[in-house]
Amino acid sequence: MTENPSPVYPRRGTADERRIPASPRFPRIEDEVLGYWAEDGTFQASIESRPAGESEYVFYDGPPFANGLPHYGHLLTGYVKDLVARYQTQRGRRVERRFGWDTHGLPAELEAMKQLGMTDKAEIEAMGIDKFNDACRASVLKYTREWEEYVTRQARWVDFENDYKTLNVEYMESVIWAFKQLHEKGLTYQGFRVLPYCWKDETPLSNHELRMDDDVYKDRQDPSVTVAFPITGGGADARVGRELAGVNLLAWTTTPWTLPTNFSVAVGPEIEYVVVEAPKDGPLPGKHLLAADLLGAYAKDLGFAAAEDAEAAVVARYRGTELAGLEYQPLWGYYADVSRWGTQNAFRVLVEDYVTTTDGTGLVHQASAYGEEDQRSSEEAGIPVILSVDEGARFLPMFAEPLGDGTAPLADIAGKQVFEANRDIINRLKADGRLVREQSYVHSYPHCWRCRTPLIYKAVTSWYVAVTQFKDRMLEINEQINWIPGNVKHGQFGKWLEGARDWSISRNRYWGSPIPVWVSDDPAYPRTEVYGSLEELKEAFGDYPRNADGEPDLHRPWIDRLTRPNPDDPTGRSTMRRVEDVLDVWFDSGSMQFAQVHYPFENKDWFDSHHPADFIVEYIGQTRGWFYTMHILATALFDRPAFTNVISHGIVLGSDGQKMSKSLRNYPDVTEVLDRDGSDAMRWFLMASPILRGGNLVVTEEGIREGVRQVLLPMWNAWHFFALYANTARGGQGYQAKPVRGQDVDNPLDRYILAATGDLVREATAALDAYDVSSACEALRAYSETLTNWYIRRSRQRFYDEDTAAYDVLYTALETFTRVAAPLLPLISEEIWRGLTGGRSVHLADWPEPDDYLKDERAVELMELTRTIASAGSALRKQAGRRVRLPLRRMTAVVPGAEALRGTYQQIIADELNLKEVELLEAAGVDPAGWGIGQRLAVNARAAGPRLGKQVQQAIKGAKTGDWSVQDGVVTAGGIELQEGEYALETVAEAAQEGMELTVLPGGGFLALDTTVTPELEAEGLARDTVRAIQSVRKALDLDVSDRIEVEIAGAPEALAAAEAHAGLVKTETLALTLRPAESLLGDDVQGAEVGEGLGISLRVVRA
RNA sequence: GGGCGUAUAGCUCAGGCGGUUAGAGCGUCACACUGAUAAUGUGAAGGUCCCAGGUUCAAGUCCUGGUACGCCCA
Repeated sequence: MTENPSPVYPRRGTADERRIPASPRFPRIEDEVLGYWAEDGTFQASIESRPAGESEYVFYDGPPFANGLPHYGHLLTGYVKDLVARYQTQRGRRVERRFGWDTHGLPAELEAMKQLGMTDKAEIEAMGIDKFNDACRASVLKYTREWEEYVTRQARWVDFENDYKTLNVEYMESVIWAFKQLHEKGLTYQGFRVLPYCWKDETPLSNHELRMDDDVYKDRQDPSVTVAFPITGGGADARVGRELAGVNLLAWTTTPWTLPTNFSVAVGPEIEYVVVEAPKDGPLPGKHLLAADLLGAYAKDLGFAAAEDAEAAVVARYRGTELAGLEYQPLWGYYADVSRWGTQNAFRVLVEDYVTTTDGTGLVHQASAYGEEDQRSSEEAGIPVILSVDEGARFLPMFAEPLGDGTAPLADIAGKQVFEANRDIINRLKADGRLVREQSYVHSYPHCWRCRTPLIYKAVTSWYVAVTQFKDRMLEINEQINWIPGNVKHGQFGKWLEGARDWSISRNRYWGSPIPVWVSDDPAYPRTEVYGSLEELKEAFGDYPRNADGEPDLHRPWIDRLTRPNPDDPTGRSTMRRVEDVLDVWFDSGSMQFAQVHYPFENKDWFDSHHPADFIVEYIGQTRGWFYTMHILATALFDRPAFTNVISHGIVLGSDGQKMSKSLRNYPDVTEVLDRDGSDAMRWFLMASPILRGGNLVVTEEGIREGVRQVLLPMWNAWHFFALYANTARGGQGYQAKPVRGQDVDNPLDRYILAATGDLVREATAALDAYDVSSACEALRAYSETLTNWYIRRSRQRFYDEDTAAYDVLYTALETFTRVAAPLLPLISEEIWRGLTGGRSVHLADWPEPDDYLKDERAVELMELTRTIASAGSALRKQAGRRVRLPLRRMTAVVPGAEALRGTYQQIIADELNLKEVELLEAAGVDPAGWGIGQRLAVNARAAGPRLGKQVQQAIKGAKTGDWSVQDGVVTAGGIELQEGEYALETVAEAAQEGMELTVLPGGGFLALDTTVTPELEAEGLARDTVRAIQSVRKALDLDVSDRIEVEIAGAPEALAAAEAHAGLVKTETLALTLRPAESLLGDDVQGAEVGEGLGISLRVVRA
């Protein structure tokens, strides 16, 4: 081998021109490939080289939110997005990739408030909405540069130039268009929604604000009360109403302050309730109704001495469903005026699934304005939402006003904050004889994350999309979507759709797309207007909404400034004003499918033929987020899905299996990993993992290194090996390899690897077409193993011998491998592919066609059998305690179709196992018993069980203990005759002859290894040990592979004799010009070694 | 508090319709092999299949109850 000053390979390279390092630094190579792409414009070329139109592959970017730095979750989805797009491009599709920025919403506002040092909405109003929104805009675009760097470094190709931002006026125009469409279809309405509410800041909070800090939830002590409601009659079943008239419903609550607005009592449908007659001399004489399970807990309160006494006093039993519609006497008369309050359906028993018997009485007091369940169930029952407190959670003045009978039972609470009013209300209950029990109750209770005030739940007005109206259609359309993993379709997503509720889309905030609804400011002259475009606004208000720079802008406060006289008001005094709310940011995200192309104002034709998207990906939690809102809007607006294929992946966890946490530092730093192992290593680690099949993934450095070891290094080493020999061929001239199809190839190893290459293409294509990324990775991993640890290892000699057929085959294998690996290892594949072919980019190359490769199942099968025999033979050597360097006389392989292994396969086995002879015998012609191969009976319990019943256990026992026989073809085990199919006879190695080791092969047949060691074999073994010892010394001396040496050897006489007897072998193997025995060797340059069974030798090796 | 999900080797996870010796990868240990390779090969150790009942000839698998953890919603 001679160094070639101008080698053939790499033909093109980005890293370190003209040299292929044996130990590559992948991150450095990656950097250079990234630089090459930037310079070459490869990404643009990969899009432009594919035709537009029908063959476009439509991909939507997810909803990343840019006011934070990217993390592992983004990294993961980014890799999936990129690899699918690269794959489809190689398959000939044109894949436009626009980056999307989600910019609106509460997170942006909170970040801006933090930066401005604000804690509540009053401060925002004081500052001015325009200035506040400027701050929001700056905060959401703060990290765009970091994002770009991050995305570029992960080798993700995406268009930042032609991106979309939800804050652009075009985008927002499409959003209000969508709202108007929904409105015209009758799918929007205004209603109440119960939200956590901070009465100090006088603002509702979103549920997500409850998770703002860990200490939002704190234990709090509240009074819990049980109240008696006398039944007056009614009932879905009038008989029950009559029976129960006069009986007290005992209802429980932890919020006594909501009792003035008690409008219903809920019972659980399956819960058993009892009527119990309390002792006449007790605190609460009369009959009471409560859940049977909880009677004991109330026995004392009702005047019983013990639970058993209460049990004995039960006079009737009912199931919850029987109690539906029972009417009861309200606590106080404040809301008794039906014409004023609309309470004609109130003060009755409702049946609700959510009621349990873990606390209280099994009957729950409901106030429609102060609980989500309460509000929903009241709405279904036709009970209105009525607020009893003002913005500061103080009771309204009306409580001080006398009722029809001239009394004002709750006069004390008027103007009092709700928690302070609890005491007054409880005292009143006691005075009225309605209080059954009072108890303090410690529970985890949410507090305002800003001011630490305990929150209340309170109804606020909100706009809704009437999802329940078209829920069934959403379910039908879901059938057209291919979910990965498949169980999400009817599982998490399908179930979520089935339980879909109306979607609350308004937020009483500042930074978002506006709700394009204008209403009259005088209820006496009601009017509502909805606008769906800038032109409509201009027509109605005379101009576009314009910001400080005079640009059309749909943000607050500019849009709020559009007002006009109410045309329905003859007095001309009322004004049309926009409702203050902005849209939930999820409405923006769900609109990206059309808003990113400013549909329908632009790109109408394009959209009509390129929606739904072919593919999207996000984490599984988006079944309630992006996946859901996209699906709602696509169904409502277009009556079709928004996407046809979707991967919903699992969660990325820290190295300790917990959620990733910055403070715990329980995950490897992304930048560190990218700098040390590289992006391809990270990509491989994430893509090969179960996370894309819905599982969770623990991120560890070892896991990432594992990917480097499993594919990146083998791939690189194969390339390095190929180039090494191709460059030194023909006396240093080099050899340029050419692709082969393989039909005319006859070397079995060549046929094997070419056929395996075709199989790789087939498997990877099938996997990626099914979006089964981890299977594609597995196929690549298995192939790289075969290529390096079998094909190349077994073909080494042919490369030494300059067999150019082998060069061509390895070239073909590697070139194909890099094309298949390109989506999964885009950087390193690029470097190798360009080095091999001299082409512009592997990402511009077409995906390989499986039919271009040799198809030879027989060659694969025979080689697999060869590998099986080699590996079983290896185990035999271990069993016999015969090291591999010690040659053995013979191994006999008894297999079906043995003849086909003759020749190369036989040679490979002999070589692998260091055998003088491999004897092949046809299994059909050999009596296994003669070789000590016996049989074992296995009962097929599944087949025999149903027929034999209990006896099958006896037969199994017989088979296990050897109590079985075969006579005239009839198998009997444990005295039970078994029928055909109820048993299987398996071969098992039993008694090997002396000097023989036996093993049964997994696919049938067996091996017999002759373990006899003759002096000749022993000597050769020692000689080979000596070779190994000399090679170690060469390595230790850091000699070049082609350096010639001179060797002196001393030590055990048997070892010296063996070395001498096999001097030829020793010298050729070690490139030794001389091999001189010596009496003894001394000096610093002498190395000791051990050969055979503990024989010592000394060696002196010098360069010749 | 409600809904959904999970629980199998040290770790991550497979285990059709129930079938009798519960598997894989990684990790650990031993041995072998190695001049493209940061490797590789062979083997071993490692299990209360979360717990308690039940159904069945037979339960990791089905049923009931419980426990722990996760996600979503309150």
